[in-house]
Amino acid sequence: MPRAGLDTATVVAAGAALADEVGFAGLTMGLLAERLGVRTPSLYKHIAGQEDLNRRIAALALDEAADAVGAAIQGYAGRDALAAAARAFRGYVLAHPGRYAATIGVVPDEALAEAGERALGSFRAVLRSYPIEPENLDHALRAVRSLFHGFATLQAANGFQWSADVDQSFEWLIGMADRGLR
Amino acid sequence: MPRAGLDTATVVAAGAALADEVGFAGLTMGLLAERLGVRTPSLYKHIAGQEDLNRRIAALALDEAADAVGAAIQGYAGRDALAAAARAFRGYVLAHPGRYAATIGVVPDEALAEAGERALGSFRAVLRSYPIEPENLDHALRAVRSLFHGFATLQAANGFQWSADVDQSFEWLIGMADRGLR
DNA sequence: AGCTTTTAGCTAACGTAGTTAGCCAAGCGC
DNA sequence: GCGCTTGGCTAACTACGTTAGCTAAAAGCT
Repeated sequence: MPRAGLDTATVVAAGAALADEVGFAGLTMGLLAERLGVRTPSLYKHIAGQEDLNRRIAALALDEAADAVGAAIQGYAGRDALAAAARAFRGYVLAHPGRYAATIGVVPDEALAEAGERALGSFRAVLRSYPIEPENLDHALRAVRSLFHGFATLQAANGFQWSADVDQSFEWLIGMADRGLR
Repeated sequence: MPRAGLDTATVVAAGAALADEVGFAGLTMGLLAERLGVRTPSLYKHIAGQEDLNRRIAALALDEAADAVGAAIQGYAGRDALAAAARAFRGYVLAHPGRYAATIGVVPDEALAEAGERALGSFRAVLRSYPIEPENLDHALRAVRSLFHGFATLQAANGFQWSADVDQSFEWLIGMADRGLR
């Protein structure tokens, strides 16, 4: 029996990809093992269990989202930066719904908190170009995060029932946030 | 063997209460049956399965949240109405985190969509006292919903790591929304 | 009241998923 | 070549959701 040559990063990456395909709820140890050409118990040589896998996928998603947002805001300020960040974030979540779903409902962790902090850094940079008193920066950051997180998760869960165009709604939302931050 | 006298409403109510206690993820058929003094398969006489139970709990939560918000905004308009609605909604979610978690990630349903529409009605009433063009009302509604939903779920999931006071953040968020809606 | 029908509870059993224990060979360092 | 580490395996167990089929409690009818 030749070895598959797996390691933790490979397993986590495959898990994230599989979550995007079949939905986070459909991500199962057996399915992931099959995808990797291995039997289920072999996965435990690389991850501690499903909870551990979820946390690692969530950390990966936060890192990737932070990278996407950070790259998108380069060279912009004010409303342009806010819009770029918002679109990049939403784009990431829609492109990787399974991965991002892992960040919801997972019990926070040392490594996960660190990844979350990095993700917030990109948004903090955006807020610096708004006239916000320093003592309110954390409040503004939480508000912006809530807004984008809420929109992305609602859309990913098909939470918007009625007819109005979702892309238009998102652009309107960016305008609202811009006004609210001044 | 005397009968327990259950019906669908009782089972759903007990499920919702249990979800608030042990968390939505910890809500299990066996635990619910035990709580009701009955064996697990007996639950299937009243609900079609776990998915059905989840949807019914979600609908209950949306109905209750709609009632709470609707009652809170009576007699208010503008920023006062927005603040009252926001605080009532957040208060409900924090008091019933398990129930509310059932509304996330559940595949929408005829009855559930109806309950969601009712919940949105209360927020729509708030927005009517803002100067928003009719064609933008749905966009504003989605934005406000995203904002409050995002904040409530992030806090419920312990998503706010760092130090700033969460109540203060929420009040700041209300101010931001008020400015953004004008 | 007595008889019939419905139905809410039960036990038994099955499928699926996560996990652990323990074995064995692949591949590495000497 | 030799031994150690380790990544794969099979077997087995637990927990949970679900279905089938039985029985007795309640409800309805005459």
